[in-house]
Amino acid sequence: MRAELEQAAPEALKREKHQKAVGLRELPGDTSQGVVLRFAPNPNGPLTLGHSRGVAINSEYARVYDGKVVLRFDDTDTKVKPPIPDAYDWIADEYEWLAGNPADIVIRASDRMPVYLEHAERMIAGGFGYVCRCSSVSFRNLREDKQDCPCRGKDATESLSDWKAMNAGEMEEGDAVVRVRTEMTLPNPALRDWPALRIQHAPHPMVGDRYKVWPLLDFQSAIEDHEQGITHIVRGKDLMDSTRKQTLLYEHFGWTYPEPLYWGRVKVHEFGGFSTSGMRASIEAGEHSGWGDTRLPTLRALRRRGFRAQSLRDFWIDLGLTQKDISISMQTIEAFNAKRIDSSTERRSFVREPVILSLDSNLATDNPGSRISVQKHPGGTVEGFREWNLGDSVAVQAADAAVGSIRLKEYADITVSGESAAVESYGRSDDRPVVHWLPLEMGREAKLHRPEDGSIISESGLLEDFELEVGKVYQLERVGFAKLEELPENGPASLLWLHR
RNA sequence: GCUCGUGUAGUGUAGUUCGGUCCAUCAUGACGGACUCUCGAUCCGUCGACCCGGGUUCAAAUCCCGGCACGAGCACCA
Repeated sequence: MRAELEQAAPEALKREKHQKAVGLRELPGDTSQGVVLRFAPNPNGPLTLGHSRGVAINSEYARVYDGKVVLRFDDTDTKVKPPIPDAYDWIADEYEWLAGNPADIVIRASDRMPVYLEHAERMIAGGFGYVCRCSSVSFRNLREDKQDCPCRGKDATESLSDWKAMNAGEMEEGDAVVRVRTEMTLPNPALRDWPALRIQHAPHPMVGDRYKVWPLLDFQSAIEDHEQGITHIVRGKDLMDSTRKQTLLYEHFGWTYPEPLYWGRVKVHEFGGFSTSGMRASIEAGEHSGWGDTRLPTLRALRRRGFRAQSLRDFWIDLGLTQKDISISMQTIEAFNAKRIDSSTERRSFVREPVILSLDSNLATDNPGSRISVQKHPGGTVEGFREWNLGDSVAVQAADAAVGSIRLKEYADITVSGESAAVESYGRSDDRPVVHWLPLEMGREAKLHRPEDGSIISESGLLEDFELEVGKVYQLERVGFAKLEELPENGPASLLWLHR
């Protein structure tokens, strides 16, 4: 039997190991007519690491299917999570940075109010929505008991006149709400005559006090998804009931609901969750210096530290779409980034806690002269050399000097005694530890700022002063990756810690 | 309470649709080794998992039943 198989179909005998699937799984539903996705943040702050999943996944699907992404600002709340005017531009920029291209379409819910109000009126006139004047508590009790509220039985004309009063500003906040008519007996209490629009008199930062009635997310989003021809909605599974609510609304309008996909909640060990309002509060309380504070999980902070957009994309795409609630480590994201940048990142020497040693080279022969060349990257993946002018003094880290017998990388074997050191050999003579160092004249003062336990510690040292470029990430030998953020004429250069 | 969802190594993830190709994939991590004039990179190796209990079956991560755990929604927030 086996012999026969070997003859006929040798591949059938091979045990093939299962492979891990790469990339995102296929989108469900019909994708032949093109796909339209959307990313819909609230502009109440800049984008966080949490948002980056939405940008990465949606833009990647758009790339794979040659589709479009709508960037929609869900800014219909003026009280609880009010928009920050600057955040619209921040987010558009951050989207472009992360996705690698600008969003195909950008819209603001606050600019589209007439569309929502018109649909609300149609809904009320059609009898599948009504104005409810119950208080939120009393409605909550009725919903709990599966009982109709008194407003439910009103005819459309009465609701319509209430609707006009709401819009005219003749009702106070909390006096009325527009509900979508479902069934009060639905098993899922979340779906029973859910609220679609409410009164807000607080002025909107972008459109002022023109509107007195504003849609809630479930209604606004439902209408707009249909208006924009969204084919697939990728969102957190906390919004599963939104899908169910909106599907009921779509049935009233006779529309077809987009294909929904979900992801679970994500936490990062080092940061916890990603609450924009929480961060805003801590910034206002002075606990953080701003949205770009390197201790914050904002895209701005990550970008400032030197993370590549592609690394973040790699990470989220590798994670894929699962509904499991997960808690990941920054180490994993850092590994993706290190992989992306290592081969193209130049090396530099940064000596912390420097001690200055004067070199005595009387003993050694084969002195290489007054200059040495060190590769910009040890693997040669960055071409070129760092040229070091040598003098009589060198700087090494105190802890390294304390070892006594060390090798100055690429230069000389020395033995330290006090403030001087004897050069024993320029070639490598034994297996003594190799340390990073600097000729004194090649060093310029610098501070490396790194977050630790919620505060930022700054380590002073000497940074190799060779072709330094602000904004560039370097790998500090035996220290780790860091971005050069400032290079002032006077005073220490500023380095921001990236990762190992 | 009602409703919905999820449970695969330390952390994530593939496989679950159509049971056998799975002594369960890959990454990350830890540990060890090789190489390297970085504590980096590269290469090699080791460690480590199918939530629990029943059932069906020759065969269950996969199907069925029952538990348990965790998360979410039930906001006039998004």
